[in-house]
Amino acid sequence: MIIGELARLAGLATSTVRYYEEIGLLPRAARASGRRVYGYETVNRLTVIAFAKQAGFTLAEVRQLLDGSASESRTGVRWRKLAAAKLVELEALEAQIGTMTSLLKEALRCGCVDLELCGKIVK
Amino acid sequence: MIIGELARLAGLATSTVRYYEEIGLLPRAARASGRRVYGYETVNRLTVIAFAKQAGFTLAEVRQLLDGSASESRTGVRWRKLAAAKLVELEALEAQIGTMTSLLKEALRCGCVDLELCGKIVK
DNA sequence: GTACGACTTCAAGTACGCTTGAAGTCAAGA
DNA sequence: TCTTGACTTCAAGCGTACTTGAAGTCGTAC
Repeated sequence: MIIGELARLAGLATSTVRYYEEIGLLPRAARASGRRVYGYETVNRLTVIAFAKQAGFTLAEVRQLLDGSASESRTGVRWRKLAAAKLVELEALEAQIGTMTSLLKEALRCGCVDLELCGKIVK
Repeated sequence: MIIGELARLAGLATSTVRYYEEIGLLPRAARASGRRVYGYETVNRLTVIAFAKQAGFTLAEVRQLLDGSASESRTGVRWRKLAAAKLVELEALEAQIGTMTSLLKEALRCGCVDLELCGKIVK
């Protein structure tokens, strides 16, 4: 499989696939007359990457997640630790959004016309 | 008041205040022998900016919020519309975080060792 | 008068996740 | 053979919100 087909299967741009290789998210692909050649396992890897992105991991974190070097990676402890930490992050984010929402609602409840004169903000 | 004092009062770096002027968030300050001179109203403006940022507005949106040109700005309708729209955005964001959390929890519930072989992700 | 800190402008750098462009190579179809 | 489209590398650009650096000016204290 060449990059175009891989990208189609994964729903990505070819430039993205190259970028992932460049930042070490994908192992350097073998080349056949200069072109990258892939097996189906790379589709799986891209699926996992997409999943992790959706779950809120940055690409650098995804690299950690997929990194197979440590002993923990053989037991599945590694990614579980990272996932648990991300859950905590998400909780914090949720709380922050709650705060933003409260702030907005409070301002909306104020009858002021000009934000710069709003007693709930400027005090 | 000169930039250093304003920045101290607002809890910002002087570079940030200059940046805000550059992008039009603050009106261009008058200069006295080359230096920016401010009145206290600028502190209020920076307070509103900080509030809006906390509430999730981008700086470009804050500019909209503070923009006094339209007729709506005299009635307070303008910022209320923007705030209501932001509330909707925040709801969407919250939902997305809920999705991320579910994804993570589901993966954690799976007994798999290798994410690339996890049936809940790769399928 | 000189040292010092705070100020000035302008340009470039940072992080993140890509995309875009230039210039060139390769394989398949007409 | 020639065209076409997909590929290659390498470098630079985008958006957001700033920060940093260079090179120079200003005001105050000594």
